[in-house]
Amino acid sequence: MKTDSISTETDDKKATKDVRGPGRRLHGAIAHKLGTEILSGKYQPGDILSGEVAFAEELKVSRSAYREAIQVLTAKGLVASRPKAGTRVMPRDRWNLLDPDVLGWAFTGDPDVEFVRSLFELRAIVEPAAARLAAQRRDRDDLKTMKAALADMRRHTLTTEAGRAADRDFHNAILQATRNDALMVLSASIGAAVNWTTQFKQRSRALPRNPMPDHVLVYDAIAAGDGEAAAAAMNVLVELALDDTRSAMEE
Amino acid sequence: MKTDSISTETDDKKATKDVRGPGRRLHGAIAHKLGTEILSGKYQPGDILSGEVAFAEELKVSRSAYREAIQVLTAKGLVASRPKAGTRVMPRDRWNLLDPDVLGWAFTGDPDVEFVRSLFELRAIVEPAAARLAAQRRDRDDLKTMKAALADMRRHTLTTEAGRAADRDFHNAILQATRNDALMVLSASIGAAVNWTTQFKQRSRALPRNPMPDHVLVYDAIAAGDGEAAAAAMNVLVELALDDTRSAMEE
DNA sequence: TCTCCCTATTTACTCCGACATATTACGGGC
DNA sequence: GCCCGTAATATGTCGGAGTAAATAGGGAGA
Repeated sequence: MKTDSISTETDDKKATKDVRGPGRRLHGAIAHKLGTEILSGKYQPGDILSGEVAFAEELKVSRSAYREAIQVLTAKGLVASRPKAGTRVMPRDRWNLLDPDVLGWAFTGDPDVEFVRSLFELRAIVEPAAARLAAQRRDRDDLKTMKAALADMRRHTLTTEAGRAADRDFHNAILQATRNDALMVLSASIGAAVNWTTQFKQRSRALPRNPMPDHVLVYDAIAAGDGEAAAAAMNVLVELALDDTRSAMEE
Repeated sequence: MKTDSISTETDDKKATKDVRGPGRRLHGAIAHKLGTEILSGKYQPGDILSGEVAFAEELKVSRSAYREAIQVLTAKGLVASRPKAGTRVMPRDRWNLLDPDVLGWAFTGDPDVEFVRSLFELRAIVEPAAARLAAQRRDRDDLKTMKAALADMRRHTLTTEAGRAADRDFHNAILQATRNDALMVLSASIGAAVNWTTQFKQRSRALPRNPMPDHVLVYDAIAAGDGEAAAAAMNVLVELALDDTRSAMEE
């Protein structure tokens, strides 16, 4: 994707390079910038983002764009603004940490090890339970989807993007089989964040071992309808992933 | 933690016919209106919210207000808009169902029984695990907070608002003791939604039984550091709540 | 003189409407 | 059937009027 050049060449005096990083829209880019700055701790809870006009001028954007960015952050619980008191950063426990965007912002730059630990812990709670439910409720179609994903995983290894996509498909199929919407969206969010971490795991070193047999174990248990076995096998899987990520992060 | 409640109510004494029902700001009210309409199924995924200007005119608000409302909905994954193609409602699996606002919108009007079930199921997975972790990691202060909440619960019964607040405090203290941020925010979201349901449980009928002994069991197990017992006791608690809500919803 | 309350000012967000721009879907021309 | 021009529509920008709220100042009572 090419980041197209600046739109307004009428005014060349802005030496500041264009803010639009990963966001496609202008306010999206601003929200991304401010969001990462808040998540990284540059702005602490209770801090004040002084001045709509001042900030808009500093970023060389119009007040409207800045305002819409603030709306996005407000919607995610990161900030709140009141007529006279300016825009304050909310305390951490009001943040919407499971929001995919917030999760993404939390993982740009330095990933807070403590938070990563809590995420994996949550995953270790949820995913085995999901596997247990899936074993009880899966139908033939679910199994077929899982099997296909498994085949894809075997064909492309986990070092390729296609292989990781197949891994995601496998887990998604399990979630689908739980017939639980809340579980699905939660695991999807966590999974996306975890995938973010696996990216620099893969960047730092090749995958140490082949996780395929463990995946097959999960599938077999689900196919057999054995909830406890499925939960146990999935537990092994997430512990494995945790080990890998932990060793990758300790460098 | 003294949850200072920011003024959520606006005096509607002015007889202006504007849309702001439960809303704080104008765009907040619009987001609320559109959000509930999407959640209730009035707008199906794939539907198009035709025309920025047309919509703004129909609602008797300016384009800015409508635009900012759309930003909020976009931030929560409910809609996405592209030039020329209008603003489309996203498929359900892109929705941010754990967002507190979205959760609230889902419970205005008719609560989808299937979704409520999935929420309680998730709660039945997460809360016992949280109790287990709390039993392993709690310190003296955590126990003191739980004990105080328990005392408050005994003083005011669960039929009063103060009593329900004490119940929330008790659960929050447990979450706090897990030392897991992700777990905390997740359970907080779910708890808020569940509390919404308990409101019409309480509205439809008085609470059938006194849940205090079960709460004490959870506390004792956590105080003793027995993770398994804590998980089991908490499991009893959520099953009880599920039964109550189920019977209340079947009327 | 000190304290408290009430009022006024200032400040910053909120909302508005119009203008300019860019991107995309649609349809006509080859 | 493919390509390209046009029209439609969302996006970004701007400045101003309106409004709510925090702070400062003044007046009254002790």
